[in-house]
Amino acid sequence: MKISGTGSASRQAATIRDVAKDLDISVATVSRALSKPQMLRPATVERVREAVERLGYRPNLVAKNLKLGSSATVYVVVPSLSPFFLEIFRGIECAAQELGYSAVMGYTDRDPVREGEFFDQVACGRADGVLLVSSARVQAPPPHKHRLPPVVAVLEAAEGQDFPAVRVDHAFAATQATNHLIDLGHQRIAHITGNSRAPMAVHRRQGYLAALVQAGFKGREETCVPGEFTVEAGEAAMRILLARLKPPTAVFAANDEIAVGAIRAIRAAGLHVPDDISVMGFDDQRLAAIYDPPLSTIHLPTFDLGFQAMVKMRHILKHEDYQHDVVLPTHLVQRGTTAPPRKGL
Amino acid sequence: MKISGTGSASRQAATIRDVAKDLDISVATVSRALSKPQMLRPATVERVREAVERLGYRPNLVAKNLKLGSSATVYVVVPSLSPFFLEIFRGIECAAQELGYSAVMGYTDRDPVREGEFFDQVACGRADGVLLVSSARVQAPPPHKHRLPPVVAVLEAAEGQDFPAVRVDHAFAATQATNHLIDLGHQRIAHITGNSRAPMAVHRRQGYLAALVQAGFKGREETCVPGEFTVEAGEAAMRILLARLKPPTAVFAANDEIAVGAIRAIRAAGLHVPDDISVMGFDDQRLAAIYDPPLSTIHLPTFDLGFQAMVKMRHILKHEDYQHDVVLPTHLVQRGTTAPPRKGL
DNA sequence: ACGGGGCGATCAATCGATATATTTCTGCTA
DNA sequence: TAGCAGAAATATATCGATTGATCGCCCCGT
Repeated sequence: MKISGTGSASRQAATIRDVAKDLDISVATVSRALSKPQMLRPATVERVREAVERLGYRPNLVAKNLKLGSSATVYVVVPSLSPFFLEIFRGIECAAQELGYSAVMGYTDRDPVREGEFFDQVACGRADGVLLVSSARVQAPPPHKHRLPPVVAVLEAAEGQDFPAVRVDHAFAATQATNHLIDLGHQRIAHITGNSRAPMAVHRRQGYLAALVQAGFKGREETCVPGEFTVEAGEAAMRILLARLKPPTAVFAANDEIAVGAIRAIRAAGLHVPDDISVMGFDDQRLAAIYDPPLSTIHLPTFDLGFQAMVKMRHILKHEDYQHDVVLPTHLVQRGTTAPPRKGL
Repeated sequence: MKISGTGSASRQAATIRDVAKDLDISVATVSRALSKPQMLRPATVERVREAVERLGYRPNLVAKNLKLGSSATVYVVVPSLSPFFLEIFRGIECAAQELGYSAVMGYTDRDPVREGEFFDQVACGRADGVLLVSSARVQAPPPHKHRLPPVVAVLEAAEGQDFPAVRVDHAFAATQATNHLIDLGHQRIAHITGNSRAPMAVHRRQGYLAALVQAGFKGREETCVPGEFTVEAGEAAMRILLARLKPPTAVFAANDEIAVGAIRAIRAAGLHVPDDISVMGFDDQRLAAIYDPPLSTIHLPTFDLGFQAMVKMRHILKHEDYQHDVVLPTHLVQRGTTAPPRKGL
């Protein structure tokens, strides 16, 4: 406890009134000079510009928001602060920048209550809309009677609500992933799912099962549910699979982190990837490309997902037309963790 | 271009006036019932509570901010949107939550202009302060005459400004890292630096050089400057080092990503880590623990750095005393990428 | 010389909430 | 019953900007 920095220097910046007073004109004129210069005599505009510069005046955005009833800000609600969601946020932020909005990120731990808080923020005038990334289920009947703010679902459709969405087809992509393993000749293919509170974890599992059925496998229950999209959870789940009488020859993990965890467990058991067991990831996070060995995975257009979601949000905010549901393509990326099964297994 | 979602439903939520009108009392009473209930008759407070609930009223924070002149929000300015900075942000966000603030993240690409924009945001009343994470150099004389907002430097001191800081001693930590390699018996220790526009990259290099000098090495120029804190840059830099006549037997990378890049390059050259070449990381990002092999590195208390910075910011905002400069400890984490050099090298 | 027509600038209401100053309402004492 | 203290509620100015309505002025036509 030492020096008290700036002390109490009045944090008061120059207001529009100061500028007006300085030039001995009205605040309205100053405001107009700044927002609609063509309505004023050029000489006046210039005088205002000079004074603004000289006094270091910055319009108070809070006041502006209050008056205009919009904040040019959107909230990006993610279930957790992870690199994966960060990538999506990056796309959103990039589009926001271009369109003159700011994007603010908040996370919810998949807690519906905390999710609700963000909607309140909008109701409070702090933001104009919400980009809901991989939402937990939004309470179907909104808690209060005030109508829901503009919402765009990103990455997956929100459960129980028909929000406009920019997403991918998780089930189809999971089928792609599983088919890849089937095509390689695998017979015992397990799946490690993600957090079951995330609808996309469910959809990925459905896609996996669909692929098995389609290929004529008895949809045996080879699935492991770790409850988290993390390395640690993947590791634990894989250990369980390895302890089985006949361990799988291939594993499809619900995301790349889980895949990495699985690989660690496999190696810890003295086995090799992909020679002994193939591992398929999902998401194509940065991690997938740089891991050793690099992960075979399903590429998700994270940046675009975010970017397009923000563009759509702008359309909604401006009351322009937009496409309700946009599904972006995914594709298989084969790298070093998948191969045909060992012969004789 | 299809359905126009909600159409034009008036987005007008209930205001304090609506509540007052509903109960036929004054807005002042409603405001008091919500903020200072003890000043009112309990029965009145209860009636207000009920009406608030029934109408779904939420106080407009924008209006509140305007009136109160504070936003209970801080901006977190990071040079880039990376998992590393995300960790720090997580700490900030956690403290902010506890203290009743919101934290907003923005990034600058180390562009002083964009950095300035965030300061403007504060001048505009959007935020009460700025947490500057690993800043580029802040323009020493603030661009406009309006005084600087409250600032806390995080991770490293801001160059050219004496902002309060919560940071680590990068040079010392780098010396720790280098000494570890020296203690293992390495004689040719190279260093791959990070972005030279980041002061911390410079400090880490200084710490590295200091360790060499201290150990009696001729401070030969074994350094590589890739200009980025990324895997790709690390990979390229390592290739350059490997192309030398006498490649190093150990490499100290300025962060974990660079270290991973270096490992990839080493493996691509048919060599092994740590048998042929030891690699030392820095930061102890999540990646370091899960990579294969797991990285030896210097642990940085990222979460705490953020958390404590936010706590300090609160003190500043409340005009309470605080310690100007806080230096958090770092420590060596030895994992699987460092070992004694091959004999006979 | 008088009455538009326009342009340029100003007045004043407004956004929604807070807080100070003030008024109204209690209840209690003399 | 009058008087008054203290509690409870109200009226209103305010935060800083925007904007529709209004005003003043200059110029021009008739």
